[in-house]
Amino acid sequence: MTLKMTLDDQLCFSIYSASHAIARMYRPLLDPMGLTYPQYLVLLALWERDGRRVRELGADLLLDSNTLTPLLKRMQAADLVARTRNPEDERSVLVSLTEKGHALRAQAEDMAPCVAKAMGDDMEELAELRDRLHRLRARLDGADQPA
Amino acid sequence: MTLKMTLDDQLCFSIYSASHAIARMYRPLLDPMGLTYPQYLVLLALWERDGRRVRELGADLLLDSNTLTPLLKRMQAADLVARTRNPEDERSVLVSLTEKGHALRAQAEDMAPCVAKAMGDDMEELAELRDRLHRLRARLDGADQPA
DNA sequence: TCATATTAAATCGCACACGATCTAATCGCA
DNA sequence: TGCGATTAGATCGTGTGCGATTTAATATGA
Repeated sequence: MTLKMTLDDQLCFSIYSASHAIARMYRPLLDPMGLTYPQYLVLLALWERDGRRVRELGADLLLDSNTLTPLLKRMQAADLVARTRNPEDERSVLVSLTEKGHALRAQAEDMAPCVAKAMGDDMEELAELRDRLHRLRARLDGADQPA
Repeated sequence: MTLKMTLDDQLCFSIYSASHAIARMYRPLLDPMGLTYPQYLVLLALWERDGRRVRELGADLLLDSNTLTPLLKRMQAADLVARTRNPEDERSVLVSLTEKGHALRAQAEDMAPCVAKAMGDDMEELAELRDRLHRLRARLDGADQPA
């Protein structure tokens, strides 16, 4: 069994296009909250654990400061997060949720039925897909950085 | 079975991060060919069927002209494709492979072992994942555009 | 036939991603 | 103690994605 060199046969394209399709699906849901899709992912990470350093956020999201710094500055400008120098170590910056950032969580939870409807409501299938993708990413990251 | 509001539990994040991980994996392979990852996908589409209109390419890749036009212009500047007005309908532009664009196919095929190694060589698993993603994307696209 | 609607690309503006580089703070060790 | 190495963010440049608009060409119907 080999994958042919055609778009439809390539796993890489199925991930690429599914990823964009998901972002497109989320956009109209996030727009009313003034959020972009990556900003929503940052909030997911912060709702889980608040007051993180940029680097820790980046480890969760697999993003570096060159992406996160401008993104977080926009979120700061939108009053979603606060960025403060870490008194313990002035090199690092602590990112924490504002009232508004906290408050959006309830609204975000309301998206769930809509998201489930768009993706299909077979939660078993979606969880299975999530786990397979998780394993693939682990293999990809593990290959280059066996740390 | 529900997905919790945490990064790791969200299907959306597993796709997002896997998608970027794949692009990162391809980068060092494509760099020597002077290709970006989206440019490689365009070539995949053209190797399959050459001389397409921008709109047709966009239908395959799920991209609009606002993304494709600049991308194709860069590929034209790199002598990978030619862009010519369609004599049958001057509104449309035909995109066709140059010699160089054709020639890269052989080189691209040589990436396969490396890609398989990075993703894991369980082709059954990868094909299964591809099909599940394909079905998800079809559901997502079908929800908004039932055409 | 000719104005209007439709269609295909192109253009514009903004927000990611990311390689490469820079700056500032802390660490480590002679 | 003090200086080179390390570390954390920030900055810069390039290349996507995509909503919104514009331009040019073709189709359509009174």
